Amino acid sequence: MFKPVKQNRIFQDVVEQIQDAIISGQLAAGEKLPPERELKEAFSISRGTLREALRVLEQKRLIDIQLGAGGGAIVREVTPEVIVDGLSLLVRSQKVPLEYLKEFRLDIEGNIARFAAERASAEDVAGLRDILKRAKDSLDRHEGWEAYVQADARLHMTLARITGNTIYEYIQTAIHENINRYYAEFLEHEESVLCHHYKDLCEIVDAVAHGDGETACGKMRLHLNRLGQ
Amino acid sequence: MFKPVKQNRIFQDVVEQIQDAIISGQLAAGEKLPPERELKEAFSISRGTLREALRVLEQKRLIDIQLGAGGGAIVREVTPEVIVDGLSLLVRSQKVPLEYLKEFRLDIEGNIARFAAERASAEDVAGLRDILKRAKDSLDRHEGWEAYVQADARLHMTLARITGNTIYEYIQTAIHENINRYYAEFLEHEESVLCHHYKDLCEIVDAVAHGDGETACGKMRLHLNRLGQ
DNA sequence: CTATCTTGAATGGTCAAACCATTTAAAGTA
DNA sequence: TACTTTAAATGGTTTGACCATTCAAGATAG
Repeated sequence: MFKPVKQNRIFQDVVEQIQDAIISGQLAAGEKLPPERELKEAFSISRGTLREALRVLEQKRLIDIQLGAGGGAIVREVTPEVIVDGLSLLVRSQKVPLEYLKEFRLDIEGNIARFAAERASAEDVAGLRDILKRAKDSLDRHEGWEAYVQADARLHMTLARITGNTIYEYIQTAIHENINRYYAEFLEHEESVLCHHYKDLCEIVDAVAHGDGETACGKMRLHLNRLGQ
Repeated sequence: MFKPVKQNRIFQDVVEQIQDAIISGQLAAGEKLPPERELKEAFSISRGTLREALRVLEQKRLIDIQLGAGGGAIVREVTPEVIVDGLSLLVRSQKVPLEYLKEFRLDIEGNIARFAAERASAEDVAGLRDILKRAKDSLDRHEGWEAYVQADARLHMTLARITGNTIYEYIQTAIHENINRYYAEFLEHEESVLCHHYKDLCEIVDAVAHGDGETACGKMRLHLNRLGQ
């Protein structure tokens, strides 16, 4: 029911004060905190303790530290990026079985495809087609799989952006960055496989172009499932 | 293409060394790091710098610090919890519009319901029914909405656990903890509303009991949509 | 007067040594 | 044996100093 209370640590209190100020908007993004030697006076603490607090805030991506004269702690924009770190850690430490990750990805990317289909503008579709064209070029010219994989990644990310929901965008980034560590070693890079892969992408984009969310979702899930051996 | 390189900061290097040791398994969960005064010698750095590194590792939930003799930094189990912080931050700072969060939740919980239906054992279903019973009791006895809301939360979390996929479990925790800040103020607590709400839950559990993933998913999405007015 | 160079001040990064607060375990005592 | 006392271990904090980087004002050269 209750969580054990950690003993009072001064730097923790400082972290909370500054964090609350940022979250509540009292400290706006871009604003600069006073230099350490002033802040330590304001809080009536030592510089070392203040710096421990700043390290935590920096790790939380709430502030950036700039060096030199006129430098100091600058309040960052709170972006959905903050969830990337955690997921990366989980995957890198292999505490999340590949199966879980694949399952989760299937869910996320399926819905991304659905929403993208429902919301894509004409320009969005044109952008997707452009990416497809580049992927096909790299296939036709036998430029190797690296160029193709890069185009593939761009397509997935673009779909996420089209949804307009940044949560999807950044969670997908985290998944992509990490799941590839598993796949990179096992993926077949034969041209026939890539061609099949490319056809999948074309079908997905077609569904998006037609605004057919259900089909886009289904095709995406099929596509991802095929990758998983 | 490339990210700007931060100037070398010693504590950053220490963080990476220890983190890599943990992720790679060289440092197992539960293991204790040497005391600060020894570690600082091992790294050939000052204690203050070492402590800044420890603060970062602690914030990342990679280590716990214990006070007193025999205390020190203890390697934590890397759990999916690490993603909770980021999401909480996003929501609390209102950088993620409620619409995005609701959309994301619909996706996540829908699939949770589906997987739960496909994977629930007899005991799991019995547990769900038990929670339902308690929810109904609190309704019948007019114990107020607080007891009911608690049972509701337990049901959702139990479904997530039944999926067996911890990513769902913890992401849902993060969403739940935060989305309720929005809802708590607006939710109708009239009995008629709660009764309707309860019937939804029953239908979902029924679908789970029948192993009907598609229905469970649909009912859950309908249920959540109804909440979001 | 302008452009470049020099210099010094501001500021974060690091180090060192000391003391405090908490916890554990050993030693002492009833 | 059981309780109390004490000392050591260890994280938490303070102070003061010095280094490294950056920026801007002033000096210098053209």
